[in-house]
Amino acid sequence: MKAKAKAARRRRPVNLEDIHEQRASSEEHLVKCPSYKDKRKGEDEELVKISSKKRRETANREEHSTRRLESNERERQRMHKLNNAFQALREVIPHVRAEKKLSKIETLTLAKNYINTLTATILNMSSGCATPGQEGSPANGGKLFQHYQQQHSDEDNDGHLKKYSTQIHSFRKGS
DNA sequence: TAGGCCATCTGGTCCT
DNA sequence: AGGACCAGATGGCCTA
Repeated sequence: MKAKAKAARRRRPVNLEDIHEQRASSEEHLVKCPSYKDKRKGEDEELVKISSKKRRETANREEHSTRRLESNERERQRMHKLNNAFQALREVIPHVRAEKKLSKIETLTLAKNYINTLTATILNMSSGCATPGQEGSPANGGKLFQHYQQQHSDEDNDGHLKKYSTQIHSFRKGS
């Protein structure tokens, strides 16, 4: 199924424009239907009788509702930004299933292990190739390596690569 | 049909 | 005070 069609079927968010549209169409209806307008006139006279407290409550409700809609809109934008970031992450992680989108949890898990794999590779290279006095010398590489070892004392370097490739394949299997 | 994934709404809390 | 962030609830879509 096309993503666009799928997205169109999702719940349509309610926003301020919808509310304004509803209110506008309601006013339009009053203009188009005079008899209904007369009826409303009677109701309006009744409304004058209600206490100022009730009117304030109504105003507060409307204000609250407006603020809620504004917050909802901001929350949607925030989630869209988050999803864009997920998409950007998906695009830089090498994985097997190009035809099916990685889920969020898969993306995070693969990313974590991909980073571990790259880190381990860099550390291997820097400790094996650098010569004393050069940038990235064993002195620097050694500190990096110690720091890395402290954080990953329970796993070896090959372990990361195995874990990463196993996960790629298990995700493919799971699909 | 159940379970997974996702988008949205909502109220609470934190931060500026 | 108002916006950002978070987590729980809800409901829609998809797949096995």
